[in-house]
Amino acid sequence: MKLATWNVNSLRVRLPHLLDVLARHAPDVACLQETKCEDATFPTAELAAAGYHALHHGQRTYNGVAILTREPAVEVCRGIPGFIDEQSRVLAADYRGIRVVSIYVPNGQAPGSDKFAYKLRWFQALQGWLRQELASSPRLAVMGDYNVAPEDRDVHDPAMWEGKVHVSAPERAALAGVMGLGLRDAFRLFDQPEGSYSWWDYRLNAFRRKMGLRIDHVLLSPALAAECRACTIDVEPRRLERPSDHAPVICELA
DNA sequence: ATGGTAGAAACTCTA
Repeated sequence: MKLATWNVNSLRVRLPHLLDVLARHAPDVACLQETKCEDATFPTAELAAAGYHALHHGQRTYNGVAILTREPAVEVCRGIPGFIDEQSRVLAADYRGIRVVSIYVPNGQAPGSDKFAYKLRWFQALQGWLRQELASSPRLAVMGDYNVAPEDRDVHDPAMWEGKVHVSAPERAALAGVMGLGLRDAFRLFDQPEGSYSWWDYRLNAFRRKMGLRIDHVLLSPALAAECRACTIDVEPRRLERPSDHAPVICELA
């Protein structure tokens, strides 16, 4: 079983890149973030032609999450139950005995801002919900754009980023709270190259200069972590013309 | 330069 997650930053624009990623990796499950489209304009037919069923929790202009699967998924849940949120950031479904969650954590803008407070509130709601999900679904994979770099080794220049959004102590504590439920960072189950990142700012030639952050994660429950065989970041799509600013994360289970 | 690029959409917001 192979899982993938990718913040595509507009599914319409990135569809050719996505089809290439699906063809090269052939994941059984692909979680997408920032589809930036409504259900009505979701490219259902193109993805079906590539061999994928799609679930979408979309909205106009911003946000939007999807789950692609080889066969239809069931027990679909849109949003965090009990948490009122106008922004489409969470989609969950059962597929082949795995509870799959595609998440797009709020960016947070800057510490001290209203958006930052929303990010921390959102994390609290996520943690409360995932505690319940773990209890009912021991085979749980929560994957997506967390907008938090867990450790300094996930940051190209920790001194420059200290206290900044994606790296600040409150955000790291919020992510640690989620991981404290027992979820493992699949990427860190294995030896990885130094300077492994999943996002590079479009500005200042950040990708070429290797100025990135690792903010996209596959978190696995203990049962799935025990079956995890590999987890890698595919930077190739970031090299293409008109790339997403994020790279896909690929995770292989036994 | 309180910067810079990209996407969606509308002439601004979000990231």
